[in-house]
Amino acid sequence: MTPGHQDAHPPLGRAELPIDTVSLARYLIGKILVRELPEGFVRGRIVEIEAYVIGDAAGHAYRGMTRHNRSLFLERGYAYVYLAYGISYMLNVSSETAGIGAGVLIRALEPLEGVPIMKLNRASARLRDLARGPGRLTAALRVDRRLDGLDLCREGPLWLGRDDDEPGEIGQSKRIGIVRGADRLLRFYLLGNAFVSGPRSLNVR
DNA sequence: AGTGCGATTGACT
DNA sequence: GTCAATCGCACTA
Repeated sequence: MTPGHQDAHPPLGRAELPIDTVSLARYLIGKILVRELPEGFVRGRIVEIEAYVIGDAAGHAYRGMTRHNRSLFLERGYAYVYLAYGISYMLNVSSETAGIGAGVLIRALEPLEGVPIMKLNRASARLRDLARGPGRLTAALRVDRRLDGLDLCREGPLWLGRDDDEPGEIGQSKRIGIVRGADRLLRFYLLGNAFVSGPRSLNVR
């Protein structure tokens, strides 16, 4: 909680990020998402991620690059933020080499630091629900389109932080809330973690 | 210029 | 379990 505490979770180096989308999704489970706000730092452990792979009909890059989705075509480790249903912002990480459109969607965090700030950002919420869901976590961390295109591999308003602890066993399931490509097992989550979203039936081995 | 529709959430029966 | 809110974008014309 002291200033500088975020140095316990320095940014992941781009070189250590797997270049393949599915590998990156698995790699980011257990890593730390760090947000710097005027009031202080907010940190959470990534406990759930979905992969939107090359040529994926469910992915926003499927129909080619536009002004809206161009961040997906950056080399791995950049933020792609968009508004879903006119209500919730979704935070993705670009996941392939430059020019190839693919990404991973961060779907849930286990709050580690800055819980009071997160509660203020989300009108009334129990700890378990603060960042359990892709739209909830962006609200809790005050992430919106202004952060689109941000390099998440360096310190700044938002970055991916290192954590050397073993994350635990990773479960795999279908992705949530999509129609095309719905049968593919491209959702990854920490087994048994209470901060994972989705129905219980999806979260068992 | 108009239309349809989501990688969701929170409120409610 | 159901359902409305809300809006930027892709697509059609």
